[in-house]
Amino acid sequence: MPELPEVETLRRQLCQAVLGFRVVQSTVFDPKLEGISFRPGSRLRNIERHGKWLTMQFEDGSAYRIHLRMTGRLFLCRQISPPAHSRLMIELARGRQTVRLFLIDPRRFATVQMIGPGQIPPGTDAFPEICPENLHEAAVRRNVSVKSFLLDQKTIAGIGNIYACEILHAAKIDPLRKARQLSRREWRRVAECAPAILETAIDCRGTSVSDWRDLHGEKGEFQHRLKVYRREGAVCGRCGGRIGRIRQEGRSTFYCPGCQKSIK
DNA sequence: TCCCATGTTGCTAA
DNA sequence: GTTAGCAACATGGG
Repeated sequence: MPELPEVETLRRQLCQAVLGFRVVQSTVFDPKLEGISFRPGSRLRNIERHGKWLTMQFEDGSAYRIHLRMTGRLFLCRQISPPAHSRLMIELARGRQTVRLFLIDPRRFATVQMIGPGQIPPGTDAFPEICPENLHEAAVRRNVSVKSFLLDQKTIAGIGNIYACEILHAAKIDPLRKARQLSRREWRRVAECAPAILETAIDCRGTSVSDWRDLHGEKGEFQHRLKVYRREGAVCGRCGGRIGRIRQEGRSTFYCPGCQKSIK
């Protein structure tokens, strides 16, 4: 479940910890990642994020794009022995300091690819701001629910199931509404609520509802601030109604039928 | 034991 | 072109 706030947390922590470090060696444990190798001696120049994608750029021009999908994690430590479900290890050093970056991923959906310069995935990043006019314009041609629309990375990149539910609740929008039916005013509410929620979640180092951990193995804190996600049956803090749960396109949606209605 | 659900995305087929 | 459904995989719960 790493979504934008979780990936941004990793980006910031990696910048803090290993920018300027050089690759000592790398080891692939999972045959699915066969062929991925990091050139020894290359220096980590920059780490960027676009949506849920993380890109590590080295001074020799090489760049690697990582997507954690469902259960992927990055774990930075000194230990040599790979933790359970390790798929890749990069040993990095600066001076006498040596650290190891593990890609851990029980379900093995995460992807790592070498990319050339300027290859940016589609979609406008949802952080730090969203243009409401762009949302409205992109939505008018879409016959999908607003929930599905927010999850579609080709329009707005970075929002997953947890934050889509939270954003729609904050913006008081019924997740069942069609994206094309939202007014400009409603899109403005989405464009205001989304970056605020994402920023708070980043400050909390993400949402640890199940197995999310940050770069150093610590839980995030945003799970304590969720208003609807996984709160089925609880009382809505805004209207006193009951949080409900429905299925949309095969995925759970949590929302408050009391205050997420079609009324503008 | 079996069946179902779980955060994501990309491919296939309607 | 758009959209629904499923596969990729492992784990935990009923």
